[in-house]
Amino acid sequence: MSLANQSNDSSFPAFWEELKWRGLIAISTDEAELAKALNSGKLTFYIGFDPTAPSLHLGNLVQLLVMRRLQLAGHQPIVLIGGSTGLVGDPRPTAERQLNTKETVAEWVEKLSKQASKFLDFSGKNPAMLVNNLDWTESLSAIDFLREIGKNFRVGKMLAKEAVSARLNSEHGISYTEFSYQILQGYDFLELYRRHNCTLQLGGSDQWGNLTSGSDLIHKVEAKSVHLMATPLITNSDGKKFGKSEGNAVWLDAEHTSPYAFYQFWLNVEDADVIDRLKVFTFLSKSDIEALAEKVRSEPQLREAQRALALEVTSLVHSPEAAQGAIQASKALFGQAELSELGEADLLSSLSELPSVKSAKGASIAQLLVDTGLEASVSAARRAIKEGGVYLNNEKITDEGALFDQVLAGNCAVLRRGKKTLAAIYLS
RNA sequence: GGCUAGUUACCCAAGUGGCCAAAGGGAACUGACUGUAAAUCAGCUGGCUCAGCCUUCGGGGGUUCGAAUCCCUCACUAGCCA
Repeated sequence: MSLANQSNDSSFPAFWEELKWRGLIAISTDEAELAKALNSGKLTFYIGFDPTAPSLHLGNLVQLLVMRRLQLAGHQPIVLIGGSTGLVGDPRPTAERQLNTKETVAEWVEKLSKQASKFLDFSGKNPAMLVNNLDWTESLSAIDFLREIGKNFRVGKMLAKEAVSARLNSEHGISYTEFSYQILQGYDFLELYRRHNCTLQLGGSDQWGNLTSGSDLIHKVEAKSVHLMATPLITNSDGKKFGKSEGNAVWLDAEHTSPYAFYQFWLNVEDADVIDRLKVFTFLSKSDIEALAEKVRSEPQLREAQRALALEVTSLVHSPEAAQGAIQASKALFGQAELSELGEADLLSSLSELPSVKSAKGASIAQLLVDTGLEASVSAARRAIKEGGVYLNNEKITDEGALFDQVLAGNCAVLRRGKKTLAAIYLS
């Protein structure tokens, strides 16, 4: 799915209606005003991403796709990477963040910038822009910050923000550093308003307090009302947070979550959630999605909606080629075919999607489970074998001390933990 | 600055000198069933050269044959006082 092929659904009377239908608006400033602004003319808007990890994840993808939809509707996106806010830390409801070093944050800024840029068009009439808030905060002295910006913030209001009050009410408390975060984010919006006439900030609904911090500041300093819009936190039908696979975040970077694993993640979305996911994470039209919804009702076991979702999102985030690779690998590795009957070429291309390790015959299976990342420790690996959950080339391993002794065509082997966690071993 | 309470494994939380690698719950993982589902049931969850050994109960030091448990100290958190 290249940028050129993406479009909003023209069957909606107005762009705003599509956003609502896709469930992308959890909360916003005056809806009528915002709808009017989005349905007519061009406005400049931004979303901030803090470098808290070397890759963006699915939660960020929601934002990136909303950005892209707004761009397709003719608006101009600014991607803000939080080089300075990432140094301070957005207060989490649970506990204080561990500060990362400046070098690490700078490195992550680079990675996230590159990653986020893939989803937007940097050419044309309303090209995207990429900014780093370190550009306007780094040179700011503490005194200037307190005099020029801090003066506009009332502590009472800051304390009332949910992110802060939650922490004050917890036994962890909050540091002055994280308490100040909302001021920095508010200042970003003001700066972007001044530099680029940016009049809309988007974010996740958990960011609402930080979003309002910016609009309040602009209102105070510039006597101008700006817009805010927050996307809902995506949750599964069972109420759990969406975007975790085996307890780990699903990353957009292929190094952290392979295209195969990424595809599998989407393929495994529950029936109850799949239509909502299609609305949020794909550019499929309303009529296409409604047709898939009907399929979920009539023939849930075929999982056509899940297949469409997995194909679309994997193509979008990685590439159509990567998606096809993941589909092929899924077919080959999920039981339809006997592994031993697979041709060498099919087998090797399927395995290329999996985490892999080189090994010689005679290595212990338990150790290979660890080396491939299928298990966290040798103890855990032994446990998995004892529980009957480990397979080499689809044959159950029963002995905890079993050795690697059997390869398929192409001198490779398939190691499996449980039903669907796979890795490749290549004979060295 | 003072006083009081607290810091236990992924999370919550019990344990107050040996029976503690540490109850219970949640969550994850594995198995059966199934649609590579959901629900349900069962198992399982520090590490290792695994009938044994090693490291863990905020950090460091000490008492003791023996400490998650007692003492000192440092850090952090909460509440109260100044």
